Amino acid sequence: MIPKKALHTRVPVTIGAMESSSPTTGGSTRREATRQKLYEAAVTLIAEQGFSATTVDEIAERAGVAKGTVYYNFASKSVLFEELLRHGVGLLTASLRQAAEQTARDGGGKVDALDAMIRAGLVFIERYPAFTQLYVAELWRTNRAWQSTLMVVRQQAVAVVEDVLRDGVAAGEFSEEIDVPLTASALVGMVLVAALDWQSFQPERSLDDVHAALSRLLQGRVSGRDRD
Amino acid sequence: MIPKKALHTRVPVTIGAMESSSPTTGGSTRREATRQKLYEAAVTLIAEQGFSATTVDEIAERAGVAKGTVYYNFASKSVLFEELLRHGVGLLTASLRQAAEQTARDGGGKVDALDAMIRAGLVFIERYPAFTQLYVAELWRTNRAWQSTLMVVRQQAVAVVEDVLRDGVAAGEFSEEIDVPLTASALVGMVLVAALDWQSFQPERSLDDVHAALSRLLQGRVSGRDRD
DNA sequence: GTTTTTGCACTGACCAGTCAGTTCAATTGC
DNA sequence: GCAATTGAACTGACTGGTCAGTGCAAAAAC
Repeated sequence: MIPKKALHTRVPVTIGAMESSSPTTGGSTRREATRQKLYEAAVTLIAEQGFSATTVDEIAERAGVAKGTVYYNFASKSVLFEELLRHGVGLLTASLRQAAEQTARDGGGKVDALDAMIRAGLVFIERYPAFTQLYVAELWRTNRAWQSTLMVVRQQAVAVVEDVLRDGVAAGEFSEEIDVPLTASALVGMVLVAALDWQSFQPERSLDDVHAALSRLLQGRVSGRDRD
Repeated sequence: MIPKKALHTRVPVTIGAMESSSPTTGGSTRREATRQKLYEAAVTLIAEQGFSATTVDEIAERAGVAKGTVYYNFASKSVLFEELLRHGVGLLTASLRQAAEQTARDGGGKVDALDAMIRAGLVFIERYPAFTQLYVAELWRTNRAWQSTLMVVRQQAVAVVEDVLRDGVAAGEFSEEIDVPLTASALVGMVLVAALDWQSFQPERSLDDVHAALSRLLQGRVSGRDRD
């Protein structure tokens, strides 16, 4: 018999970045390139239509690859999807964490860290809108095959925000009365929804513009006048 | 071969119950009850699995009704879904608007109105978590049959928040610099995501609790100490 | 010469939608 | 009262189609 499927390497790949300069992909196998193309095709299609409504044939066609190749590279349609999820959220958390660390290094306070993370979130969503869409669509579903993957991955992302909040409380920068997990959720939601609306309905606006509006909201400069 | 067993689940939760003897159309109470059962079944299943992954057979079975009945009552699976959407968002906007009007009547300011709307949003999500889930999952998708319905319905809901923000700016209660549509999105997102996380991951917490946390965030009492 | 991809035919399950027939409940005629 | 009648509501087996996943020989890439 042929030992087909199940030779799955966990390889770091970039989601939407089809283009040049893959930094770490030095040993970029042909296989990896194919997987990359499949990720890209799948992420868009699933974001638009949902997982179930997207067929493997479509994914293969969009990726410019034969259907058999999909199954040579992934055990199943949902495994492909799960790896997509894992990888995408990995990128996001890395980016959030880096933003937080950078402000710390620059001597900024925790409010600055949150602000930097908002920006990092916006940058991510601007770069990978389809992934974000798809992630939001799946996040609160229950009874799905990849539920546990999703939970793990969600917690990783939210934890970054929670950590900053907790540090801020410890440092006396935030009120001790704040509810850390809930506030973290709310902040994530604020950015997520605002950004998705931005991408969907006002894509012509600049990131700085959107960031400024959210910053203002974060710092409670909505009620009360601005000093100007 | 084997006939499906009928099930006798009686779910009292109504997404749009105005069942008390509405003598309106044609009088057919029986039909109305059937439609209601179908809504209830569909909303849960679609929230859990997504539209495409939910079969009409499942919906019928959960509603305790034959498949043909679904098609007797609705032109198609997606029409059923669209009507569900329209109705659910209708309930939400009505509730938001009422909250805003009530505070106005009570002589509250626009901040109070926003706060009341946050609460109304939470109450809605607590009562109809499945609907909320499903709504969020579909909202930013593109290329779906019910896209236009969704857009209309989204705008209705967000507009209520936008109106309050605009009034607040006009009344000098909010900074003139706020970006009304974006801030409205962000606020909606804050409540939506916080509430869904609450329902999914900490359902034991009280609504008041969650409301308090979001209130604090809204009023910028996160950074800086609380008085008291 | 090994790994990866291709092309394509095939299967078995599943599913949206249909339709001829059945039940229900209200009304009519007696 | 109580059949007979009627139309609305409901039923479920059936159809035509779709799709995930398979199998495999041959070609291409490395």
